[in-house]
Amino acid sequence: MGRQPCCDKVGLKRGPWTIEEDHKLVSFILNNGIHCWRVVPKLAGLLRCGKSCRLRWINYLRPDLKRGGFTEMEEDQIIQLHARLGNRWSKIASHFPGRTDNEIKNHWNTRIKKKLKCLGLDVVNLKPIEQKQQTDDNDDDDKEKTNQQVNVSERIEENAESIKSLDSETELKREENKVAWDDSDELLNKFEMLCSNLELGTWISQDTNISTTTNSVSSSSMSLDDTSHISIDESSYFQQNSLHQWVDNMDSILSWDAFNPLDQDISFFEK
DNA sequence: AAAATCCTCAACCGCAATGTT
DNA sequence: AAACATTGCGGTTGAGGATTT
Repeated sequence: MGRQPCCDKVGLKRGPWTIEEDHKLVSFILNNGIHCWRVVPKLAGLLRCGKSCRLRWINYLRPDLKRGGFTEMEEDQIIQLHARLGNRWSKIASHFPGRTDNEIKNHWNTRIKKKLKCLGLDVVNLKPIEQKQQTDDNDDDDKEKTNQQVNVSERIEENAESIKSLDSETELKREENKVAWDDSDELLNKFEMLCSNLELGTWISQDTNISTTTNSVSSSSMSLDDTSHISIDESSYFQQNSLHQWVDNMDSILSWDAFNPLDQDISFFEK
């Protein structure tokens, strides 16, 4: 026989996440790491399915997310990578630490596609789309557009070479820095480092029961088979005693944006 | 000021790949 | 080897904010 289904979806909450749900999920992951998404909502006290928790964490709560608009260079890279890889958003996203596939996909569909269309460039081969005969009145506009097409095409071509060389470099780095998501000790060590960099160690330690000196992590040995050993008391302890404090403090103390300057220090989050 | 329309992006869905029993 | 669970991916949707009429 196989395993139990991921969720029965009965009585589960859907739609936008509340701040409290976010806090519950973040605190649970800080406490326990990520081992099995199926059990996360149950143990974190969330009426969500594991899939929803995973998505929320990956696309919104991960502290290494780079928020804000895409730079022109990033856009050019996306265009170039899309020309090579097609709609393989996760592959494309792997070239942009801190960006999610969802974010890139959204950006492509809402902005880049439109931008290329405006410039009269084909989104697949990046060549100018054949246009019907124009009237003399539009000559100036056409010239301007052609110039822009050439500029964009050239810029993208230039980026293409650097992207190719980065590809092999990135692969190497990824192998070197690879951290298994289920290695919660490692994950939490990195989190601590991150927090200490931000001088937030105090509240993280209080709220997550992570010892900054002993590296003891309450449930680092958690696995599917020994979930019964996970101290539910700890998460409820957190919910009862610390969450309120966190809810009160978090938004004023910590904006996730504050993590952005630490991009280079948190490459360990890369998939 | 109100209504209509457009735009963005978080979240959901279903499927495929992979892992486990 | 087969059956099933879990995870990850890409397509799509829709709520809500922004802009235009």
